[in-house]
Amino acid sequence: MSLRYALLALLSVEPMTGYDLYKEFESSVGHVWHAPDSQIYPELRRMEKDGLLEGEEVVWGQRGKKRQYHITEAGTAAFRDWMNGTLEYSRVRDPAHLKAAYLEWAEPEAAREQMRAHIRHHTAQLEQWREKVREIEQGTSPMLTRRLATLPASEHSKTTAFKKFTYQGLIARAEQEIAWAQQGLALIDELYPAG
Amino acid sequence: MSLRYALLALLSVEPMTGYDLYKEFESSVGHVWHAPDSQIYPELRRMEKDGLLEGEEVVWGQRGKKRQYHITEAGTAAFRDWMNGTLEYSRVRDPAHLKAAYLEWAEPEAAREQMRAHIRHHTAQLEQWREKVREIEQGTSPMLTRRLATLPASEHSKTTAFKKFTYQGLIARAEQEIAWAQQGLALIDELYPAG
DNA sequence: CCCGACATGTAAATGGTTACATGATTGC
DNA sequence: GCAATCATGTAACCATTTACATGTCGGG
Repeated sequence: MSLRYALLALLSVEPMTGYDLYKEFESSVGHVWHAPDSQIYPELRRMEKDGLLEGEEVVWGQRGKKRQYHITEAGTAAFRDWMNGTLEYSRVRDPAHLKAAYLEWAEPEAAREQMRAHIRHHTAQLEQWREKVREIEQGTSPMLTRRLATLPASEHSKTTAFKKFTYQGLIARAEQEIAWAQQGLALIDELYPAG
Repeated sequence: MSLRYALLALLSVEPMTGYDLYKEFESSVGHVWHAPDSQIYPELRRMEKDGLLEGEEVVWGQRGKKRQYHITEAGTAAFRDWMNGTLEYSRVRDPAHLKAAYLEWAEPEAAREQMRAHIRHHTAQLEQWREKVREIEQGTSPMLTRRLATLPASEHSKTTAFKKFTYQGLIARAEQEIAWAQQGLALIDELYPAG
């Protein structure tokens, strides 16, 4: 149910359309939470029905229209409650580590490729997250800039610090995953000396 | 669809009943992949229908019976194919980091509690995984012992090494998460000096 | 004889993915 | 006029969770 709270987080800054939100999920929030448009539009309708949002039709061009949502009092309260409550941690479900545990079944070259794919995947994420930290530090993050504009100056350091802290955690995790996969490559070389 | 392969991995060692597998998911494999009994039983039926497994009724006591599954040639091939193929990485969906990014919305004490919960969660996992590594090193892991018994001595080091490698990766990740949450606690103290 | 472990499911709901479908607008 | 982007959905499917349901066995 975190999608709902990811949407509330974004809509707490300013009113947006489903498409605006979808774009955010492809870039900024998408680095912590992903959702396709087909999940966003119905969820917005449900949230409106539940009183967390209010949507209004906005004219767009000559014949077009779009639906812009803004957060309600109840929506703000729900988000605050979620933030103050405790998160349930779900049980482990990790395909990469499941596979790693049985790597003796794979051909040495396939095992190596698995490790390289792990490195590629986490390197790509690392770059995105490092870019995010750079944007936060330089004040060039559009979403953060708009957020700060709605807050008193005394709140700026907190808002900025928590965003940076989040991305630094993700960066450290990605670096760890890369280091692990590199150990994996070394291990494979050790176990299959000729291959 | 990794549940299917987690089941094949276990059944590659020896025939088991749904309940045996469920027990394994509560302990050994459960540390990399969790599944409830209500997911295991139907999946075994589907895998049997797909020719990956064969089940036979085994008498159990006077009136009781149980269904024991053993892996087929096709099942072994499917598992090997999965091991030699490449894994799809799914998009990020991380409630703990989503929440961390908006921690300025939470009461300072709730923010601290979130970080402490993160530490508690990963500390608990860390202990389980360290125990697993200890069992592997000392040769007291029942599942691994049975697995090794089916293999020539020349294969023992590989099988053992990959299991240990897997758990070491999970341990490093948990340690990183704990370190991150501790930085979070320090950050909260810094941002809310009086609270 | 009772209790905890063994044994096997079904049903409903939730959350998420993939595919399909459609149409308007803006900029070149 | 065409393409890329803006805009909004539905439908089918798959994976997973939670709740319910039932019965046997073995040890004390």
